[in-house]
Amino acid sequence: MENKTENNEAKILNAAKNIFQQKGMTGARMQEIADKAGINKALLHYYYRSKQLLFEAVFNQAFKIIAPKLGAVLNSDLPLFDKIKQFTQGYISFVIEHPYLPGFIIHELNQNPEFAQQLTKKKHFPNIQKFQKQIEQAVKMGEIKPISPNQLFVNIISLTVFPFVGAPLLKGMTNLNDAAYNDLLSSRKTEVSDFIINAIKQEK
Amino acid sequence: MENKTENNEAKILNAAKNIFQQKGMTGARMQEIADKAGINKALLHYYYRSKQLLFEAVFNQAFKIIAPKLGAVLNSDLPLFDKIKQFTQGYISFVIEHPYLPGFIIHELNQNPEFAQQLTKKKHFPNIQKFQKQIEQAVKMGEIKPISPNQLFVNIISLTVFPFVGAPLLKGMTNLNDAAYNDLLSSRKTEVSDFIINAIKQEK
DNA sequence: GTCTATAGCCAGATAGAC
DNA sequence: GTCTATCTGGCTATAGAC
Repeated sequence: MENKTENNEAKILNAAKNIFQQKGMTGARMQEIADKAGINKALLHYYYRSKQLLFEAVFNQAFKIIAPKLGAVLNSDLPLFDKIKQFTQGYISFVIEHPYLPGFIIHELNQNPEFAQQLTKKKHFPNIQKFQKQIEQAVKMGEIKPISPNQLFVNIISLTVFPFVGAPLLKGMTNLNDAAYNDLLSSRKTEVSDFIINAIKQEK
Repeated sequence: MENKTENNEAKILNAAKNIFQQKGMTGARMQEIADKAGINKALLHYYYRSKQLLFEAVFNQAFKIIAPKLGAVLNSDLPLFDKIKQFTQGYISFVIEHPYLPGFIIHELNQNPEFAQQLTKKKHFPNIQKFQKQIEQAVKMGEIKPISPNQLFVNIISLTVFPFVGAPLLKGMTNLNDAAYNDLLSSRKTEVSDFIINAIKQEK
């Protein structure tokens, strides 16, 4: 029966993840989550006490999945260009599997900016100092064109994440259907790093 | 008294714009909009009938403001590099004045994908065919490195828009305070186009 | 642990006086 | 046109049986 309990907790968290990520905290309904989990509302409250707490469980889990993935590559010992390649490829592949994740996190952080502050202090929050130093060094060595580490970092994240967050808009403007847009996203696994490296590499 | 009426309609729309853009359709409260407009709830319904209709008025107005701005530059007769410069500079300047606008539109489009479909057909929806042709041409002429027009377009929009949409996250990761982050955004008026042009220009 | 039934609240919408 | 008061429905949360 403990197995059953764990099953329910997992089923709820999974259903909640789906609904919250698609509709956001304010748009989600406990009834809908219960339906998706195949149980009733009372049980939701039995396991997670309140909508707010269930939401936080989902959000923290989402952040715990996505944040270390950011940090790991950036803090590795790879040369700069390899690091950029590995990061963009890995991240785009990952988000193709979890397309709602970035939009969800961004939207909820925009709703509760003070919530964002707290995250910064968590242990799994990505630290990019090493990456910033590496960029500075590469500029000094004349390996890449002069650029502020923060600007380059923002560019990398923007090129990687935005095509998912802004998918409906971009789909409309490029006039691509779903399949064609997914192809475009998939191509970006290599195209994004090519684009970035072309932008910064020092011509000989 | 007609003046008074128009004043109220405008005051409501303005208050609604603020609340909806910050909290989204599902997070917004009619009471809060009424308070911000300095009137009572009943009057909201008198002028706009329902929350849904008020929301649509706000959304359509937002889209009508932002969409032609996208299209105008892209359909001009400027040379490619000038066009990219003017577009990024103009857009970043504009969004600095309306920082919630892109996130609002993107989030609501993600909620109602069928809503996105309809937008495509509206007359003020930005048409990028001319821009796509121009990119193809520049590739053929050897003016820029080979790149798919859609990929380049997505890159331009990503670099321009995402730093606003993902501000809380990026602020946290770069460890910048509000003022410093705003400086970073402001610098992007010129930095983004430099970055893009470096990425695509053909080395001689 | 799991359910049904319901309490209690809150938000959108309307009635009706002025 | 503008207000106060109120209806109505829906949603979170809990009580209580099993």
